[in-house]
Amino acid sequence: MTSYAHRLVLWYKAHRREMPWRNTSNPYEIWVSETMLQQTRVETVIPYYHAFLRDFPTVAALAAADEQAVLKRWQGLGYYSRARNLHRAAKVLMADHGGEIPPDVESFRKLPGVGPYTAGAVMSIAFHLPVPAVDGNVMRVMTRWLGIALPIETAACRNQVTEQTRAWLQEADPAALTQALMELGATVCTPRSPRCEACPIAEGCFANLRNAVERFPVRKAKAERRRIDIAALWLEERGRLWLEQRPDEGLLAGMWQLPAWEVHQEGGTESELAALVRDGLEKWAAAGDIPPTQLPASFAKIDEARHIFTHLEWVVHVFRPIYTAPPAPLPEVARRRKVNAEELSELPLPRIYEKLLTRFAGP
DNA sequence: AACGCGGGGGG
DNA sequence: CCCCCAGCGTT
Repeated sequence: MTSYAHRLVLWYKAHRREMPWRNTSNPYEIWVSETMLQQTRVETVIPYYHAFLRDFPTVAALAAADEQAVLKRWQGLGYYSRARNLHRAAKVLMADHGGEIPPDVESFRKLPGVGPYTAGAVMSIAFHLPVPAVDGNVMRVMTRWLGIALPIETAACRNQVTEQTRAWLQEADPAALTQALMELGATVCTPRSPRCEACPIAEGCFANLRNAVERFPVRKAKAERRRIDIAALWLEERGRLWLEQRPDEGLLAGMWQLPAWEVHQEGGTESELAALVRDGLEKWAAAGDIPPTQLPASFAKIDEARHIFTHLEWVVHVFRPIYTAPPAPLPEVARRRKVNAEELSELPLPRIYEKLLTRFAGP
């Protein structure tokens, strides 16, 4: 009888969707696609994939690029450490591997940003090596097929799925089988309303045989999200807008935004937020020896935007100073600059500020 | 093991 | 509103 692995591959060859990275055997291009596809939907990735390879067509080109240019190409895609790690990894490949991706899991896995999934995906798809690539799709397919009741977050669950995948990889072309499992998860074995009647391996599926498909995978309870109010300053100086660069570590590292201050305790009334902006501007101006008496006495709230992250929610309140006399120019110091619309277009911005700033650069 | 890290589509 | 997506690194 035909093995499950073989059935999956036959099904894949008949039902696979066209994707740009499925028309190449170039390991670099496959690696870029797999990195972009981490926690990101296929449709979202496609335009970024083309633009990125146009600007950075080889490992050498990426390694030679400026990090801000790489980040700019990633703008809007999220999880920006992926871009920074990809860039760093390209430099390592130039230094240690002649600019080539090594066809060897242990070596490739050492690169920054290359975890178990990406290593398995590139090794199996680009080099046809039997290395499991277990992503969210494979976890869902396999927990259903095996009937794993362990929470999907646990190492024990992941290990079971990985070993089952490893076994199937011995029976078929790893490049086809890896993509078959993910394609099945994306188009048939979906989180909700799976189409089991179209599944090539439904015959052996624990969950399907018991009509319990939607009870898998099992999940632990999630933590709740906290809200953070942020006061941001809209400060123009002779047609240029003041921006600041975020720290090199942490959330949205290295990206640019309006000067902003987080509300630390409970609160967030308009007057409290305005006070935060005033204190912030005062400290900023002190770097240029501008006395508080020359700063605006009050601020007007001109805009507001929300953004949801996995673990928190930002509410950004934008304030513009109300001047009664022409202001003293602020000093240019490190990580702060004033930009015109053209300069702004070159800087990487978090989504929420990109939205807020369309009123400066034009829609 | 838990958490931080973006952003968007779809039920 | 919720979940979840071709995950990784740090603690």
